[in-house]
Parts: sequence; structure tokens; C-alpha cells
Amino acid sequence: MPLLMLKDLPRYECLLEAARSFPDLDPSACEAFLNLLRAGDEAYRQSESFFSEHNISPGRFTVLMLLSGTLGREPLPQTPAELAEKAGVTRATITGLVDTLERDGLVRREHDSDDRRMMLVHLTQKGHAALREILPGHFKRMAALMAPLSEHERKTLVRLLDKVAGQASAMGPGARSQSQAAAV
Amino acid sequence: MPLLMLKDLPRYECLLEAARSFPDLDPSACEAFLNLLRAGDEAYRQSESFFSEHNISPGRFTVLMLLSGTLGREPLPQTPAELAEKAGVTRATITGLVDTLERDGLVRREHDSDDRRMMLVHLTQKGHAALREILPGHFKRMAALMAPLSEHERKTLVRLLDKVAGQASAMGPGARSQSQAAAV
DNA sequence: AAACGATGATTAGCCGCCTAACTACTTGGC
DNA sequence: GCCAAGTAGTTAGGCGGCTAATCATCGTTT
Repeated sequence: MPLLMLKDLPRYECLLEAARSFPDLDPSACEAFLNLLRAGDEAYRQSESFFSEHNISPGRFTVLMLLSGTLGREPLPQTPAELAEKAGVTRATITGLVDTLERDGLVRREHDSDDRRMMLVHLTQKGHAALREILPGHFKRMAALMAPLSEHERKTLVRLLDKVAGQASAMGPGARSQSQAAAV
Repeated sequence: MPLLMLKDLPRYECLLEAARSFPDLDPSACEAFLNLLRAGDEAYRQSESFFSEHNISPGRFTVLMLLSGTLGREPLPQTPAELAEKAGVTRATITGLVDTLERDGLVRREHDSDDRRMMLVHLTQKGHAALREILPGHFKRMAALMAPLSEHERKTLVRLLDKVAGQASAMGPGARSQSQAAAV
């Protein structure tokens, strides 16, 4: 998540003191929120750093994953609109990502035969090979990052994060709307 | 965190099945990792949506917060290098952010009198007023997002996220290095 | 006094996100 | 058959991140 963010978060004690001047400041909510942004950003930068070693970006990797279908199965061509919906970005963004993936030979576009407004984006053999090369290291990196947490702690983390994500969706603007997708 | 990310994460059962084809895939680590990215992204988008109502971006907001010093205290002029270090971005990025903040009259730059290589960035009165206008709503939004979690769950979340962030730092490339900063 | 190495900030160009507008195409009503 | 409305994808421009290069400045050495 390339986004500007503080490297060191304020201590809880500082938040308590700040709450004196700002009655709307809930110290524990603030602390949790900032820690979530920071951990999410660091997790993203970890994957970004790893992907750059393979000359790909997280966004392009996600597009390749969506086109590969369920892991180990048949590639699944999709339209830019479908990719955008599943990835939670705009169709304009997908155009840019597919442009560079096509330039590098990892995907190819073709018009739908029935409706020429629509494109189908296909994973190429080269794209498939690129994924197979990247995935083991990606999974190792994920596992390494989560190594300090026990199985129980991971389940707890997922449960708490899901609560927050659910609330973000319920709060509306800014959160990604519901859709069905499966890709790692 | 404007970054491309899946809207709906794969179910744990799908990860278990995928692990058959990819021995490096640790299902619980993968699930936790993806949930962290998604929740972090949604939290970021929540704040981004809120800030856009005030014609500011999260990055610029962070710069203003760093210049305001500890909440409620005296503004604290800083150099672009200090801002970059504390925010965990490059000096080039800070140049761009300060450019637009200066254009909008929220900050001003002046050369350091002793060393003219260095700039000092000051928060203006207008910038200070903008912060005071934004902060109550920002804190309310944070509190609303974290409302589904009890105090105990928030503490647990912070503890688990801190473990992950610590591990990211230990893993090196991609993670933000340690520095001292306090700003909300 | 001049040269050199280092530092701080900025600039240039790329990438990935956005919104808004545009182009190509499809569908349905008349 | 024509036209209006809507859809899909792309383009243009802005913003915020990056790297690498450039410019201005400082301190040290000769």
C-alpha cells in the first residue's frame, strides 16, 4: 500500500493525553486503527519488495492470479470489467495494468465474438510460467511474515480483521463493495 | 492504501486445497496475510474518503500532523528530510506533498538561516485551522470503524499486529526502518 | 582560493491509483 | 431503419508513490 504513513506510532499514553483536548478521540480505537494501517502497509511493502525481484507489481500479480482461476486449474479468461469488479479498482486502472502485462507478453486481449464492446483477457503460457515461478517464493514470504503468530493467534487475527472490514463495508463510501472472487 | 487488492478473499477451505499443489503455501498464514491486506486497505480507504470531503489527502494530512507537534501543543517546523524519515517515504515524495500544501496556503517553506541547503517547513495559521476542523471527524470515523471490537479485542488486535509489523521490520527490505515519531 | 566529496532538496520520468470524458458498440423504442 | 440511452473500454489529466539524476550548498583538504 504505497501510502504515506507514520513509521512510529504514538504511544497509548500520548493518545490518552491527546483525548483531553479532543473529546472525540477514543484512545483504544485510535491505537488499533493506526496499528492496522501500519501493519497493513508493511505487509504490502513486503510483497511489493518480493514482487519487484520478479519484475512485477502486486497489482499485475493480482490480475494474473484472477486470470489463472482457482489454483492449479484451467486459466479463466475475463473481461476488464470483471477483473475490475473482483479486484476492487476502476476499469481505467485495469486498462493500464493489462497494457503493461500485454506489453510483457503475460496476457493477451481479444474482442468478444458476440459483443464487440467487450474484451476478453487471456493468460498466456508465458504468464502462466511467470506465476508458477513466483508463487512458491510468495507463499514462503507470507509464511515467514506470519511465523511469529501461533495458529490460534492467526485465527483470532482473522476474526478481528473481518469484524473491522465488515464494519468498513457497512459504513459505506470508501470501502469495497461485496463481490465473489478467489485468488491468491 | 491505493493498491489493487481482491475484494473477496478465498475461503480457508480453498487455501487448504491449493496447499496440495503448492507445498510452500501455509493456509493459515495465507489467510491471515490476505485478511490483513484487505482490512488495512479498507481502513485506509475509509480515511481517504473522509479526507477527500475536506479537500485533503491522507499523505498531506500526515504532513500537517507531523508539523503540528504533539496534539494541542506548539507547531514544530521540520525539514523535508525529517518529514520523510518520520513518514517513511522518500524526500522526493515530501517535496510533492509540500508543494501542494504550500499552494493551498497550509504550510510555508523557508531556508534554514545557518545551512541554506536545508528548508524548514512551517504550519501556517490556515493549516492549523484546517487540522482543528478535520480532527474531530477523523477521530469519530476511527471510533466508528473500531466500534465492533471490545476494548479487550482492540488490545489483542494491537498486540498481534505489532508482532507482524515487528517481523516485517526484521525481514528487512520493504519494511520501514525504525524512527521516532508521534502524530495522529 | 580552488577543488573535491558529501548533503539536502528538487526535478524528470515511470507506475498505479483516481475521475471525467470520449469512442465504439449494443439494445430497445418508435 | 433511425435514434436515444446505456454499456465497455480507453484516454487525458491529476495525484502520490518510487528511483535516479541534477542543482545548490557546505565543510574539508590542498
